[in-house]
Amino acid sequence: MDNYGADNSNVEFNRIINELTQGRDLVQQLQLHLNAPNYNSSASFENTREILLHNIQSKFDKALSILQYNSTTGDNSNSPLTHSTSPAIPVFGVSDSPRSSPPHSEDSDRDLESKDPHAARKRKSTTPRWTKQVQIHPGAPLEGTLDDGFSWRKYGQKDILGAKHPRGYYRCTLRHVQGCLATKQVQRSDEDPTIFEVTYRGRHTCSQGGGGGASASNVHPAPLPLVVTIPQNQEPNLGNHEQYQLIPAPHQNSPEILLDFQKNLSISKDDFNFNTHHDHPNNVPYIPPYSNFPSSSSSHLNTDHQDYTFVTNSSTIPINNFVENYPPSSNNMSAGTSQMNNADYQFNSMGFESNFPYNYQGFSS
DNA sequence: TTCATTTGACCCCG
DNA sequence: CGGGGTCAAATGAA
Repeated sequence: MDNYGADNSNVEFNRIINELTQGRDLVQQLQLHLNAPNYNSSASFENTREILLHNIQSKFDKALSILQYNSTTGDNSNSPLTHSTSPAIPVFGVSDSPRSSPPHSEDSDRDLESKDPHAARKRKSTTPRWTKQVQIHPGAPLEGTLDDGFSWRKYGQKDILGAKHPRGYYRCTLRHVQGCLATKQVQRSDEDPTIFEVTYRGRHTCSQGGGGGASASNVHPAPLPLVVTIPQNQEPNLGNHEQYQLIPAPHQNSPEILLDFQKNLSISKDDFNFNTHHDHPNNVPYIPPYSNFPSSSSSHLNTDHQDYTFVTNSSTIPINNFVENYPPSSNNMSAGTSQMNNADYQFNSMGFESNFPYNYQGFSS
């Protein structure tokens, strides 16, 4: 991705228009839906609304992201968003960093084109992050427990003070190919070794995450946390590659919301704790993993930890990596394509492609 | 040969 | 100064 700048301004502009137009249409659809005479609060209706809402959010997210990206690439310094921090749809890595003078200011990306290898080794992240807790279950293939639909490459592991277990550092395997800046950290819980705390940072801008809005419509902008219930008093034994299994949790939703959520992943709305305590007007339910961002405008800059609960109604999802030297699965060998061996999170219909690169800066190398 | 993981070193920041 | 995050050389696996 080079010179993703001025030459693309028209293209970007058109994309923005397109996204906004689609968003408007979706709003109309939603309005119709809400005004429908047979409107009721059945699950399917709710799901439809959620889908619509999510799509709307996605459209705006995309548009905003394009604008943000342009503004951060110098192409568009007077972009309307340059000085605007959209309250409801914050964007990663934009104008938040105290050290944001260089073009690349996200945390994990040590600007890939940095000339001085010793110059800026590490940047303290101001990229928003969100944490999920993933519970594993002994009995099912280990590979499957923590997979979130993205391919990750481990780039470090560290013992953390006060933690029994080391923390694993992962970044998107497409980082160098597509400039995807998403990273995550995985750490096993001290109290409950079956729980893994996964902290995500940045958003996938790669094709896995629907980056560039080009083609991929197959994944979420944010990884899918899996919170599974497990029988108690079963001692996991990750070190021995014991098998783990995702326990189906009860989910009350119709499959409609999951139209594209192929392969058995469902969203438990209740678990999502849909509520209106955030800034969303009109009681818009917030769906963090899709809309990617905890919407609390209060503290979205650093450690806005939220636990997103997904449930799965079926089994094995290939895992990529784990902490503590858990054996990697063999699923994602190449950093190129087709790591999505699991098709677990596919958004295909209804234009579910909310995954515009929110961290678009990475494309500039 | 290519790519992922491991691991010690480096660096930033509180 | 030390903890945490990242790099990158070495190593391993396919």
